[in-house]
Amino acid sequence: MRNRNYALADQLLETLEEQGHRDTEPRRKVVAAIARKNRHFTAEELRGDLPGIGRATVYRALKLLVQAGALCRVMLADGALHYQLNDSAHHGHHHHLLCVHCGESEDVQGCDIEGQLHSLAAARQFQITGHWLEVYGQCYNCADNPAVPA
Amino acid sequence: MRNRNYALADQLLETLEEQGHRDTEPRRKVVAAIARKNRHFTAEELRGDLPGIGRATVYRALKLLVQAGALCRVMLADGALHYQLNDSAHHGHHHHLLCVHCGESEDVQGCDIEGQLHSLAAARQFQITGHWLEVYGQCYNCADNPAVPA
DNA sequence: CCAGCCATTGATACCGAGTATCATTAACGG
DNA sequence: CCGTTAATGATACTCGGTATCAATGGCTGG
Repeated sequence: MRNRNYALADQLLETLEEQGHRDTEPRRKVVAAIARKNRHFTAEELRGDLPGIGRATVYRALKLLVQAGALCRVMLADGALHYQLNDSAHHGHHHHLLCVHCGESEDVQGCDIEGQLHSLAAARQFQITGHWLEVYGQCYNCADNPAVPA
Repeated sequence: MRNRNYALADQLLETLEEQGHRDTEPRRKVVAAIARKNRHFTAEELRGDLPGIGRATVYRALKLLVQAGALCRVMLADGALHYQLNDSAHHGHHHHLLCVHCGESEDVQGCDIEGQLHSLAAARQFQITGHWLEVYGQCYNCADNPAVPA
């Protein structure tokens, strides 16, 4: 577990270095804190894990990681924006199945709704360049135990 | 035009009254300002149209109208959250084709992606209760004139 | 029609998320 | 090892929205 997290943190740092960003102490701490997260999180939550690190630094790191594709933004059902580590396999376009109950999220890879959207758009002569989709519901755990609060 | 807007404002007010909310002077002004909008708008834009009306009042009215289904929230490609009048015909579930160029939006009624999502979710024993979808691209106007700035 | 209840208002302060600025620090390449 | 330049962190600001609370004013029942 610890090893995996270290490896993940190093990987994140490496990703940043590949983009020409420097390897700095604060940055190491930020990616380490992110690597420790096993769920989506808010910027402020992360900041809470990093006393002594400047607010701007945390936000800057988040931005860089999102740009690099290592993190993605997740919109919860209540409109809150969270961040989530992208599986190395999921760096590309994907969506989330978000459990509104426990907050767990699952990635959905095979997104073939573009085709469907295109036929819709064609009638309106609208050229689709992208889309944003979040799916809400209950994961199989919470569907079994609907009484357990998040 | 003027008549239509007045009618629309009255309709919005009526919607609120149906939900048990009072018919107040500030509220009238807010719905009148909304009725005058022919595009999606931000809360602050709307507030700009309503000097003398308290900030909280504007936000409260927006919230009530969204709850009542008369307004919907639209997420632009840059992440900005806007509000948009729901056509009386579109009060239900629908999505938007958003032109990233001119900002125009078109409603999409026939959303049959649920079926597709369900088959995806079934494999994961995930029970879908809802989803959020925005589609970005260029409207037929802007596709013709890609050089014209928004 | 008036009193009173209670929703609503608006001022203010606060929050979360994020950006701008800028002097200081430190990474890293030559 | 030195200079360039990126990065830091403090601070202040923005934007969107909520909490609080005293004052106001719609509405209803008597």
